[in-house]
Amino acid sequence: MSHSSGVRQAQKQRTRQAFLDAALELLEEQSLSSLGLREVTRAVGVAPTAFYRHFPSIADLGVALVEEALGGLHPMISGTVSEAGDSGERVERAVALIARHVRAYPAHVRFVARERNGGVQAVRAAIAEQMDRFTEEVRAELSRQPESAGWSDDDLLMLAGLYVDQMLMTASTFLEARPEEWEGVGRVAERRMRLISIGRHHWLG
Amino acid sequence: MSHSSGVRQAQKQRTRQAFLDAALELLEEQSLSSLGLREVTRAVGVAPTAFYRHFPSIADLGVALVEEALGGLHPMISGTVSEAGDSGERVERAVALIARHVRAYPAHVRFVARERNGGVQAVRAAIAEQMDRFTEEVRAELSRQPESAGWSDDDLLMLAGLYVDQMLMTASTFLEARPEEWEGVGRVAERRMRLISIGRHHWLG
DNA sequence: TGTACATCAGTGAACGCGCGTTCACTGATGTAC
DNA sequence: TGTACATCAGTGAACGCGCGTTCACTGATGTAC
Repeated sequence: MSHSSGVRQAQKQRTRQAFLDAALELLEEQSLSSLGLREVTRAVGVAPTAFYRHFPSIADLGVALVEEALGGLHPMISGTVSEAGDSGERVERAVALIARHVRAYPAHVRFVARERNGGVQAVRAAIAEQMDRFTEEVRAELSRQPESAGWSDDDLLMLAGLYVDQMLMTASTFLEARPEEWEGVGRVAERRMRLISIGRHHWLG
Repeated sequence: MSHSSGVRQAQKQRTRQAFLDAALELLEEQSLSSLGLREVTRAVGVAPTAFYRHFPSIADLGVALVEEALGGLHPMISGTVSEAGDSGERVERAVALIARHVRAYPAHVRFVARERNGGVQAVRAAIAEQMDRFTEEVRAELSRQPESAGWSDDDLLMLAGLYVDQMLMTASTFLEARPEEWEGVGRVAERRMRLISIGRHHWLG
C-alpha cells in the first residue's frame, strides 16, 4: 500500500470529516468563538483528546470549514457571470443558482455569513481571501464582455465586488426567510441585481 | 426627590453604562455568544452577582447594545437621503458621514456588523428590526424625491434596502481597513453608490 | 428637622459543572526483510 | 508467506480553572410621619 492510501489513512479522513460535519451542525445555533472542543468530540463520539490528532485548535477547524464551504464554488461563481443570454436572463439564473445552493448547503452558507465578521481572526482572514478571489475572478469574466469596453480595471473590480457582496447577501437573506417568503426574496434579489446591471450599462458617458 | 431621579437611580444608571462600555470593549475581539458574565463584571470591577441587578442575561445586554448602537442613527440616515444637492454630492456626503461615524464609534459598528449574523437570536432580531426601520425610513425619503415619480412602493423599498445594506457594508469595510487604505475604500464606496444611483435614474422606461 | 422603617444596588461565599490540555497507554495497521 | 519491529489514531485518567447561578447579607439611600 502506498503512503497516502491504506485503511489507516482512509479511517483518519473519515474521522476528520466527521469533525467537520459535527462542527458545522453545532454552528447552526452558535458562533465559532463559543464552540467547544469537547462539544465537537462528544457529537462525533470520540474522546476529547482525539481532536488533536486532526486539528491544533477549533480555529484551525474553522479555517478547514471555510475551504470546504467556499473552495469549490469558484467555477460556479465565474461561470454564472460568463453565461450566455441577455443581462436579465443572467440575473434570473444567478438568483436561481443561489437559491438552489442555499437549499443544498444551508449550514455552510450560514457559517460563512456568520464568521465573515465573526470573532475568530484566522477564519475571518480565510473568508476574506476567498471573497477576494471570487471578486477577482468575476472581474476577469466581466472584462471579457463587450459591455465592459472602455471600463478601467479599477471600475470593473468595483462592479465585481458589488456583485459578489450582493450574492452573499442574497444567500443570507434566503437563509433567514421562511419557505413561503422565498419567492418574494428571490424577486427582490433579482430587481437589485437588475438595477445594478442598468447602472453598469449607463456607467460611462 | 422624585421616583426616577435621586442618588441611587443615578448610580444605578452609571453602573449599567459601565457594563455596556466594558462589554463593547471586550466584544472588539470576540463574539457575544462567547462573552462571559464574569468577564464583564471583572472588567467593570464589581462582583459577578451585581450583573443580575441590571440584565437577566448576556443576551439582554446585547439587545441593549443594539439600541445604543443604532437607536440614535435614524435622523442621520434618512437625513442623508433627503439632503440637498445632486446625487453625486449626496453620495460623497453619505460616504464621508459613514467614515466619520466609524471613526467615532468603531466598537459599535463592529458589534453590529458582527452580531447581525451572529449566534444570539435575540440580538440578531433586534438588529434586523432596526435595519428594517432604516430601510422603511429611507424608502419614505426617496418617495418624496422627484426622481421617484412612477416608482412603485415595492421598488422604492428594494432600492432603499440596497442603499442601507451598502451603508453597513461600507462601514464594515472602513473598519477593517488600515489608515492608509481609508481614502481608497471611500472612493470605491462612492463609485458603488454612484453606480446604484445611475441604475436608479434609468430604472423605468 | 428628626426618627423609624423600607428599599435595593452591590457583596462574598459556596455549589456543581464542563472546559482545554497533559500524559502514558493500547492495539490495529504499515513496513522491512 | 511469515516474522519482528515501527507507526500512529484513538483512549482514559487526571489536572487546575473559570464558569453561571443561588443565597443570605450589608449599608447607603429613600420615604412616611
